[in-house]
Amino acid sequence: MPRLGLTTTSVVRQGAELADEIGFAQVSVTTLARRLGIKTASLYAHVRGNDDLRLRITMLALEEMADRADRDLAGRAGLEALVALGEVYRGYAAEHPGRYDASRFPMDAQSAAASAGPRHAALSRAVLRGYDLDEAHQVHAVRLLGSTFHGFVSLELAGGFAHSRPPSQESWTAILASLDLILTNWSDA
Amino acid sequence: MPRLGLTTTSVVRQGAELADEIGFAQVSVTTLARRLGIKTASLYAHVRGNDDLRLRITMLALEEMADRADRDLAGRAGLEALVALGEVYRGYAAEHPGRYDASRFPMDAQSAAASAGPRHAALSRAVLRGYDLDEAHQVHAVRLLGSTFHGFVSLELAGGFAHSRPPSQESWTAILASLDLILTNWSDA
DNA sequence: GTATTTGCCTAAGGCGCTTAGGAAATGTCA
DNA sequence: TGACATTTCCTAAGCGCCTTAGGCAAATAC
Repeated sequence: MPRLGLTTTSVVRQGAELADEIGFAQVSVTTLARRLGIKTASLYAHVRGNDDLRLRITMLALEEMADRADRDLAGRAGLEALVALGEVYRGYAAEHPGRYDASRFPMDAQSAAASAGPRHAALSRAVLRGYDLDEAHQVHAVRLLGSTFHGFVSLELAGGFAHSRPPSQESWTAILASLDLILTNWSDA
Repeated sequence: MPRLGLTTTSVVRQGAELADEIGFAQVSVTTLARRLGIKTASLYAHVRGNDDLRLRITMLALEEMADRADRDLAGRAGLEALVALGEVYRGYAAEHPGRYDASRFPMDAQSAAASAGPRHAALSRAVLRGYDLDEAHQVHAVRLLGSTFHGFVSLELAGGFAHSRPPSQESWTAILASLDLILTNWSDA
């Protein structure tokens, strides 16, 4: 038998690709083994099992999105930064729907803390530095951004806007403008 | 053997209760049969199988939320209606987390059209009648409401705000005020 | 009170997840 | 280079879940 030379890292990456193709919900040790051309049991040398595989894909997706955001937010502020951050999530979901779904998968507290989750919170706070919010309001604004971004992207990915006009891009632009308006005038609300 | 007198309706309702207790993801013909004290195969007299059971729970949840919204929106307009609609989703998710998860479950187009999904879109439009939006902007506002409500509730349900201060209620209030601000000044954005 | 329908059963096949243990390819070091 | 250790992938087997087929007995219809 020729060996493929798999490692935990490569197996998880292939799992992520598989998720993008068939959906994160369908990814398992069995479907991944089939794709890799090996027996299911052989995967247990690289991941602890089904849950471990899926958790690692979740972690990978969170890291990748945070990396992208770090890159795309550099040198931007205000509305420009807001648009860039939104585009990171929406663009990542469009390119990697399975991985995006994975990133929304519930984790235990232990894994959540070790994940790139905290980096994402920091990214939102970075965007908000371009607006004039006092400390007390900032948490709420972070939560507003998270809710709106993830809500929109989830709905779009699930096809919620697919069968209605106009195209979702227009709503996305309008929503970003709305968020900018809110953040600029937060104190009045 | 004493009969329980189950019907499709009662089985689905019990499935919904089970979802609230152990999570929608864990609901299956097997777990539901165990809870009902019957054999798994016996459930096939009432539902076509696992997928059918889960789809029916999804439909039930959407109907229940729409019914609640119909009731709670009666006689309200403007900010009051906005708050009431948000409270429907957030309150339903708090009382029935499993059912709320079910309501977010992807459906095929056929089922989606037959579900209470369209009623929910109508509910958002009803709330927007209290604001002065022209037709072209209305779609975007509907999508903004959907995104923000479901985004916030999903994050809250997944425990995203659980380990951070201040309590999510404060953010919720602030976010509703923000939405009201946006809707009131939509034309300026 | 018999006939029909219906609700729940047992039995059995197929498949996915997991563990145990074996064989062959690869890496290490004299 | 050759002996040994490690790693990768395998087969075998157990368990649990999903589903279908067919049987029996309780409820219902006439």
